Amino acid sequence: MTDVMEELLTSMYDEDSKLTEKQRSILKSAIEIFSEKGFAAASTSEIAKKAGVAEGTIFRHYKTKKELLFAIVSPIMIKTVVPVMAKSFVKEVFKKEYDSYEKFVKTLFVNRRDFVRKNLPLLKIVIQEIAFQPEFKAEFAKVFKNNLYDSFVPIVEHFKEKGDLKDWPTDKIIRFTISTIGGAMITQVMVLSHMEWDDDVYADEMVEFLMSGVGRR
Amino acid sequence: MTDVMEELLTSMYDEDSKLTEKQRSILKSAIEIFSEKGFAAASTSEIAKKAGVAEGTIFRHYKTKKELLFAIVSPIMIKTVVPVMAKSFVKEVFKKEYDSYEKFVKTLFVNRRDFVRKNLPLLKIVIQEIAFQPEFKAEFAKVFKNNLYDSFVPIVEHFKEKGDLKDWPTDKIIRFTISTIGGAMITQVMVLSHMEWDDDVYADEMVEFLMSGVGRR
DNA sequence: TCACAAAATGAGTGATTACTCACTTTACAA
DNA sequence: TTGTAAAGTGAGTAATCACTCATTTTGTGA
Repeated sequence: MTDVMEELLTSMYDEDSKLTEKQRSILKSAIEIFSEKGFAAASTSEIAKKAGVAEGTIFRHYKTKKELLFAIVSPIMIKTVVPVMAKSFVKEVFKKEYDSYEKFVKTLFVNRRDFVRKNLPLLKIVIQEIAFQPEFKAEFAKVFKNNLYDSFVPIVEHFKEKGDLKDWPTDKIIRFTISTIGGAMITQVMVLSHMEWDDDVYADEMVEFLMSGVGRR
Repeated sequence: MTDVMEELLTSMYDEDSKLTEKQRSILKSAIEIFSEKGFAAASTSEIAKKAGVAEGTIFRHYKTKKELLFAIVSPIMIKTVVPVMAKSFVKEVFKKEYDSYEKFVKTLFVNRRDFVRKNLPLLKIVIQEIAFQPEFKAEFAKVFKNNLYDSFVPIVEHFKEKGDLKDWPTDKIIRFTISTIGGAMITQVMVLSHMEWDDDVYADEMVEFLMSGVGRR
């Protein structure tokens, strides 16, 4: 059980009155099977069997199989993007005068990399279904814009004024930053997961590379 | 009909005696439907209907639905990676003394970006199924290593000796190069496809960013 | 302890699935 | 023209699909 999965299940607990053990079990099994076989290839009977409930129980709580998918996916996208850029973290960046763009990027990278590692099954479902469910693609674009991109803007501008960054258009700097972080994340989590690798050295190399591109000398 | 699709159909024509019109039609329809709905959600009856053939005709040529998928996907991965790094292009790089790593990267980027744009449906099938078909993942890793990564090594070392590149480990330079090209490609093809964008300026910005990271002054 | 609503059940539903096969049509060499 | 192998057909099949519903079990407040 990943930490977001736990969060997901408890947050549902808060919102929709209480979740029974069987309901939690259904969500947990659905996440595993959707992740392993994909949404379309997963059958409700298999989910019910794995969850130890009758198939009818699933449809008591979710009118359709698709509704079950939505119940799982919807909360995830926000939880993937929001936490790091949220109040506490961003405020940190501005408060401490000695903070640098380097430190911001490294913290962001390390934090999200660990998150991705812990929640691969959930993220796999989201990424897969974004390709086929137009609603997901739209929601993803919205979350990305409102919670990631827009949070980036004041930070980049802060460090531009401070003289840490080149006098490039803000969106250009954000593009290269996100792209470099993303590339490093994919490389480290997906491609090189089997290799022995010094996580910290890798993160530092990435930041160094990025800064020589967007940083000021 | 994309160019690779055409290639795919004609190459099959060469290899397995001749393909009839109906057989070509089956492959074409299968590519479209697999790409739109995903392999698992695509039904053979729908493919047959779209192709204008009886469902039995599909199973005369492909024992199973999965075999149809393999017939489509297998040739694509190589065709995506090999052509650019192939003999003619790589030799070009070494022949001309005035060539630079910048020019190599830009040519590679522009060439593959246009390829990706033209063949999005085919690539979508491959990317989706790599997540669920272990054979595809293994084949992809092999093609990537043998045809992309290994071709990169002598090129990077050539420009390192020439003094164009930093004296970093070759694999580190390759990692940043592929990651930067990949990030730019995803950004331009997927994310910003709807925006007005000067392709050439975008490519130059990417190369400039990359070179300030891996280049020597 | 009782009443009652919510939760859970599992046999049953029609639709759809991948795939088969006996049969017909087509292409082409002799 | 004819023989024949390959190509194509479409009705048929068993299995599985998502989903329903009458019934039973469970949790809880009075």
